[in-house]
Amino acid sequence: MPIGALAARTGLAVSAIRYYEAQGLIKPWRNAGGQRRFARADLRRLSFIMIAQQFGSTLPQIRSQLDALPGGRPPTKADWTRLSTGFRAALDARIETLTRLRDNLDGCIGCGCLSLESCALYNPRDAAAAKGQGSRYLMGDGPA
Amino acid sequence: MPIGALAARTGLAVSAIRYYEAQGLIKPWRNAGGQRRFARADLRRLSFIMIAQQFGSTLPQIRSQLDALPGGRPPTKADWTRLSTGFRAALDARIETLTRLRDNLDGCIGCGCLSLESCALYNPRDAAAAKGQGSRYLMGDGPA
DNA sequence: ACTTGACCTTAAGTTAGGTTCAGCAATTAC
DNA sequence: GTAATTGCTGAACCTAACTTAAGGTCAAGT
Repeated sequence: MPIGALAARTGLAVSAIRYYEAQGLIKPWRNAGGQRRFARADLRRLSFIMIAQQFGSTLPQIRSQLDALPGGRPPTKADWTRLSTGFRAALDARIETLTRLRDNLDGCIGCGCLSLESCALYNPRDAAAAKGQGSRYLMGDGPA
Repeated sequence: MPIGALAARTGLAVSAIRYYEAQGLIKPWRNAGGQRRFARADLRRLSFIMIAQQFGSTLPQIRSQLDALPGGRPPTKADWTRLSTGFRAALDARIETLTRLRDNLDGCIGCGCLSLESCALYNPRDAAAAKGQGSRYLMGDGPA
């Protein structure tokens, strides 16, 4: 399958597919004239890339996921299912984070007394807390 | 409040705050010497920016949200609550999308017969469908 | 055989969201 | 009053994920 057909079937731009190859996400072979030829399984690979990206993964992350697929033979359904399992765990975590964010939103935004420690809305890995500094008041001006 | 203090309290880099000003997200006044001075309410503004970014909003989107805040007076709790309501709606939509994605993941990844129309996993605005082309098979090689 | 459209490579450009640097002015601390 | 800190501007640089351009090749139809 030439690159144009793959592009048409996935909706990706030809340039994007070539870019993915450059990043090691996909490995077409070349015909006698040097043109890329893709396997049918690459459709699935690209779909996985698009879905994972939609979810927020970076290309290097996706690459390392795809590296778990077998090299020599076309991936089986079981291979893809294995891949999807890790993906699903990440999804679950993401959903939980967003749900917590949502549940705390109303109480948090309107409130003038939120400290970094107690604020469920914004607590990015707690860099400041680790520095041993005093509380920072993110959503307001400090405790009333 | 000078920019360094704001940076220390929010955890943002000074350069980032200046960048946000350049993007119109925050509007400090200047003192006699030309240095930026920020209102206490700007802490909250920046927090909102950080949270919205974490959620995936772009700066222009955040800007248009923040434009809903009053210009002349410091925003009240009611102003922030109004803002948070729209934000929450977007969050709800996002959570729903991700949940649907998760619920369809297992069946979808392993399956070889998914068409663009029926695939809940990947359906990006249906650009191809609008073109009247035949179905594209995203996760597989077409119907068995 | 010839033309047209699909493909090739390499390099540079693009957008988002910043950071870094140079050189200079203002503030703060003592 | 002077030194250290903090702040200023503008331009250059950075990464991710691509796209566009330029110049040339391959393949398919007639």
